[in-house]
Amino acid sequence: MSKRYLNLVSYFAEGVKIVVSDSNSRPATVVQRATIRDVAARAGVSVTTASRALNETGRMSDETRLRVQQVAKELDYRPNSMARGLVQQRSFTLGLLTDDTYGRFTLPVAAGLSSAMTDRGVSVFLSAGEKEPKRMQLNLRAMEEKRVDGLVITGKRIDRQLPVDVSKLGMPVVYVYSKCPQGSIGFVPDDFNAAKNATQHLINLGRRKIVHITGLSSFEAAHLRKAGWLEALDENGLAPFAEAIFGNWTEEHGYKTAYGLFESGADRPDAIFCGNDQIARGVVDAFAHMGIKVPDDIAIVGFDNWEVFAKATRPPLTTVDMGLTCLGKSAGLALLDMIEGKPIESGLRKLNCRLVVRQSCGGEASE
Amino acid sequence: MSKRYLNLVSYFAEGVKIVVSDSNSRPATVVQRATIRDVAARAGVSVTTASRALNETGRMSDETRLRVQQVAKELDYRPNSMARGLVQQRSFTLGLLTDDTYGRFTLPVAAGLSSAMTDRGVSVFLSAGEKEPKRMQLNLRAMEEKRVDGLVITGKRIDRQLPVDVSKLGMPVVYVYSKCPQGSIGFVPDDFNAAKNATQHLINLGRRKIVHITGLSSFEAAHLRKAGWLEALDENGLAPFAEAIFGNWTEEHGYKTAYGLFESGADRPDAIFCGNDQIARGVVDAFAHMGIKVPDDIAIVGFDNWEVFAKATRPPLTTVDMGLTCLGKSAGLALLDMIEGKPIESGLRKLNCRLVVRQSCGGEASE
DNA sequence: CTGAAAGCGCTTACAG
DNA sequence: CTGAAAGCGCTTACAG
Repeated sequence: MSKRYLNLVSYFAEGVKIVVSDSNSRPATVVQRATIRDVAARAGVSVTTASRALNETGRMSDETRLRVQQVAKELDYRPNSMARGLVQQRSFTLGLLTDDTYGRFTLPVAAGLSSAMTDRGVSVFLSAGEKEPKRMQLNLRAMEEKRVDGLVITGKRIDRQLPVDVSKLGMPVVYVYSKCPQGSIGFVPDDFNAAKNATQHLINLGRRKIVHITGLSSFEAAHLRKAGWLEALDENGLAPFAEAIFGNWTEEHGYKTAYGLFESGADRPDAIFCGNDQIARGVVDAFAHMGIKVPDDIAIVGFDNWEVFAKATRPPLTTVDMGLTCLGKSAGLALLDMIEGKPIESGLRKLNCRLVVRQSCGGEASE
Repeated sequence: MSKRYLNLVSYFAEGVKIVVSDSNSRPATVVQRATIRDVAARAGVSVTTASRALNETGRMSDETRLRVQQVAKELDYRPNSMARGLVQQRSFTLGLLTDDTYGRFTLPVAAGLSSAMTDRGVSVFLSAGEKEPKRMQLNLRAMEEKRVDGLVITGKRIDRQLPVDVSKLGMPVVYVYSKCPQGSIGFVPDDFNAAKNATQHLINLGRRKIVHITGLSSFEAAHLRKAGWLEALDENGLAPFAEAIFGNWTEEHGYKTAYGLFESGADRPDAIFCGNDQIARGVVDAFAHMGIKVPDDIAIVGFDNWEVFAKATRPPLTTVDMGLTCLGKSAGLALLDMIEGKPIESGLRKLNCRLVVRQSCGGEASE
């Protein structure tokens, strides 16, 4: 019972053939799809013509094209993209590599990428949850064998590379929210300007004594945000009320620091720009305990727009949205351009962030 | 300049050929990989033998096998899995479909799945971030064309189905953290027993007046957890201190409910089992404001082990870990069994959860 | 133990 | 406008 023969078995409703396998390593019941030969035969044309009709290429009478497409629909035809990929030397497939086991950054990026790629008919392989470099390399190899057309590499901070060797990969690579090697293409949020705008927002609301509480000084993002904060102050002729305060990216850091700031009876700030939403949450909680009113006594801005924090904080946080979804989408589109051989400049793209205004600064509140 | 000819162009260092394309829709510079023909030729064997040597099948002298494998390494050979897939009628590829835009549940599931599949040489396509059913269907279709061997469908609650028609898909499907249709295979956490164990934990610590504050009553999970709570009480001859309190799955619900519970000077509970970590966080915050000590005055258990909440709460939450990563892994392995035609029983699998003990209940604390 | 040949399901020069 | 044929890179009966 050859496969060729199986292909000729009578059709069921939607052109799907049910077949009993003779091999014991195969499913007992397998659904055999219609092939382009089936479509061509039933439409009374050659395979060549069927292919052209289905792909909207070549010239032919509308009648023929429509008939072929109609038959394809009747048979519930699905072109086999492995066959197509083999001849076109293109798999219409991308790989997404990440070391973010937590998902905080990866999922929005993945969603933006996946969604944009769907529109262009390309699918994306996910490699997540690998902690050891060897396993990550294994995954990369699997993607090579799958002949992905390109790779997007994403991480959990903009100043670290993934532990994979991508140098002699022979396929286009794009970096997102990850360190981007010289000569490559990368996408990151514009931390500097986001911080500057957030600070300017506070200044516009009349705040003058603006403190910056942020995360670990080993993170480049922390320094960029600090620089943006300083720049906004400077442009407005303001001196920093205090040095930027580095620490963990945690609620606890925000909480304790805010407490310390107000315990000393000294001069008090009227606003705090925080390096992330968790710190901001800690800060707000501290003030709640101390009976200090947000935003009346002090205004707070966060960073990340991690909604589960930003919205749960009382009052809800005004915070910077890094646009990770958009980052994923942009990276995918750039990758597609590279794959198609379009000329594209190397370097780091810093994409605009958006300040989401809620209630923690007073002024107008959008939510 | 035919492709065949390109294949014969001289080798670079690792057997990679750099080639200038003559077609304007192709990359200007493309890296051409070595094929099995190249390996066979260089090893002085037939393609058949090369294939068998590489796949560890057939009988041949160790010398031959090793020589072929050595050559493959020299040429940096990567088998083209599209070609292999075409002949084996198997893509070694899975699809992961989700409607969880938030990523709370999906990423752990995806990581567990992806990681387990890597070990078996299968890759997983991710479809995330689609809100409209039409777009999700589009994605599903793309996966059909990619000839995925199977599909895992995951969501954000166990009592809802995704808006896709999977009935006449003709490929194995497994459900994870999602409603599982009659006759299908599904994996969910064992909410009932997890809740029962969590409650038993409180009882073992000497608590007797245990309140249950949980999420929306429209969620099946809420009812299962409530039932587990009741069962544990019943087994210990305890009556519920109060009716289960449904509400939103939010901090605010926990906060307000906890406040209400203690404002009335009436009899007070000595423990609260919460339907998720956000509620628990709200509860703990309320007690902090009221000067009620956790765990001394009252013990708290959460649900989800969402670390960014559970660990940030003061004191850190004792909470149920649903084992989503394990769920993803188990689903993948089951799917592989189905794909390989192994007999497998339909129905819902309820996987064990794990109580993670921190400080919010007193007693021994592991972290 | 080893290899020539057919075939997986497509696309695409090439020829009519 | 249409089709026969070659070929993408593999695996696997089948035959020696």
